[in-house]
Amino acid sequence: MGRPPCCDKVGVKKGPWTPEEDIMLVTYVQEHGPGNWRSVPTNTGLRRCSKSCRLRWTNYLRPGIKRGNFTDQEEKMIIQLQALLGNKWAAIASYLPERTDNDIKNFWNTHLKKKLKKLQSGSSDNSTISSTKNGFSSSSAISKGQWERRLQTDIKTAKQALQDALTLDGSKPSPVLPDSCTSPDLNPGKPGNNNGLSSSSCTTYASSCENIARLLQGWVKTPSSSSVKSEQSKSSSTQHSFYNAAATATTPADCTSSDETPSAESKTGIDLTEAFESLFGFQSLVESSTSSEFSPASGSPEASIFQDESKPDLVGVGVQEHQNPQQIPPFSMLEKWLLDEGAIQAKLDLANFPFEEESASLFQ
DNA sequence: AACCTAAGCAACCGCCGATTG
DNA sequence: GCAATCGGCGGTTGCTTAGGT
Repeated sequence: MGRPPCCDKVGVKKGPWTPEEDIMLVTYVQEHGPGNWRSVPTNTGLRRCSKSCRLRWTNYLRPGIKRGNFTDQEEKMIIQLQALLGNKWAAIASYLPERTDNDIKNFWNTHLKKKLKKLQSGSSDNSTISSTKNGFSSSSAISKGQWERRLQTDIKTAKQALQDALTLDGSKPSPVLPDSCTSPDLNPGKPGNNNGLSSSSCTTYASSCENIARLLQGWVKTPSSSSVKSEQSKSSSTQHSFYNAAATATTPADCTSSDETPSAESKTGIDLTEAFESLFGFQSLVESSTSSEFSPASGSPEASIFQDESKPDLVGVGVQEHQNPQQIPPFSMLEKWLLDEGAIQAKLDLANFPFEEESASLFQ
């Protein structure tokens, strides 16, 4: 026989999450770490499916998530990557550490698709986004070639590095991980890897409370509407309010708690972040959330944890598992190049050139 | 002010590969 | 080895809000 069911489908709550549920979930994850989702509903008392819990954590509560408007750079990166990878949102999201695949998918479906359509139907000449697989020309073989060659080289290097790393590692789950704030769960999808996970003393999840605080910020902000609505409607307005609040931040720096906390305080009269800080006993909140640049590999251990947690793979390009912090992820070479701010302009230039679908074959 | 429509987002659904008993 | 479940992913739906008439 197989494993027992994670949760009975009867009595499972659906619909928008309430702040109370969020708090329960964050508290649980803070104590036990992400993963082993099937035990979450039973251990927390949440009447949610394990899948729902995972999704909620991954898409909203996980620290380091940036919400709101996509920057031009992000937009172009998405366009590039979508042209290369297709609708592999998880893979694309791995290059945008602060964005979730769901967010990127929504953004693509609601904004970029339309934008591309418009541009294609309008002027297909000098558009900066004419590089999708739907609208390429053959005028820029050089740049495309450069792009492909570079990708190929990076992928080869990454694969080699991965092999080396695995050889050195002895293909054993790393028991030598630093005790705190070093990814305890590099493979979150595998419950077995979470065994022995002891992150309760780690402040890794600290910025979860920041996320919750932001959620509550919107929630507190809209008491009048919520008071007359059902719980679900209330929660829904919460999420939208939260989004609207966060949408004002268009750069990573804008998403830092140092920027948002005062805002929350000024609007609600309550320092919610502080409240959560005391609630969970979190520390170093500001530091934990200000490292939200495009540099997951070089960021804080926390950043790497949460990147690994939800963006574990890049279509087999060579994401490592069980590495220690000194062993830079092999695929970060490719990633670094893609995310290297110094090269952003060059990449944006590349975005102006068409790609052919064959590029996608590089990843297969 | 009321109604209608479109846009945007959060969450769910279903499938697939991996894992476990 | 088999069957059942888990976790992850992409597609889709449904609800809320904003904008227009």
